Amino acid sequence: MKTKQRVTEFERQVYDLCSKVPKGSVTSYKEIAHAMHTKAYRAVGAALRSNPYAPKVPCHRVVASNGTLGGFQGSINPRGHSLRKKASMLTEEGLEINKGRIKEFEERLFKLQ
DNA sequence: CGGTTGACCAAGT
DNA sequence: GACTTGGCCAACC
Repeated sequence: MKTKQRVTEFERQVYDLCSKVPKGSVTSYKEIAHAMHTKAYRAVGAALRSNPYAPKVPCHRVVASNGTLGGFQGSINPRGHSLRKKASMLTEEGLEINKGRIKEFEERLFKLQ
């Protein structure tokens, strides 16, 4: 398991923005990148991938920009794996998931900045 | 400093 | 709807 020992400023911004997403809303990798005035969507994902602030940062509220769940806990497997858990948590928070896809995604999307 | 990788994205086939 | 391609950018080796 890849544990982060030192985080960069870039990653810190990512974690900070994630923690600002309220329960019942979600944000996307793209939105986070956009909020930081960069196009490094992938770097955002990479940052969450090693998420050293596990409980502190609700990384399950970050999904792909097309409304699908993206990845979770090291995997990006679309069919029942860790993604299932991510979906469950989001459901618990009041969101509606339909076949791995957020229902009314754009309305539930928390707009940063 | 160059090349590879990645929880991405959009457009094309 | 599934798969491929090109592009983006930071972290890592």
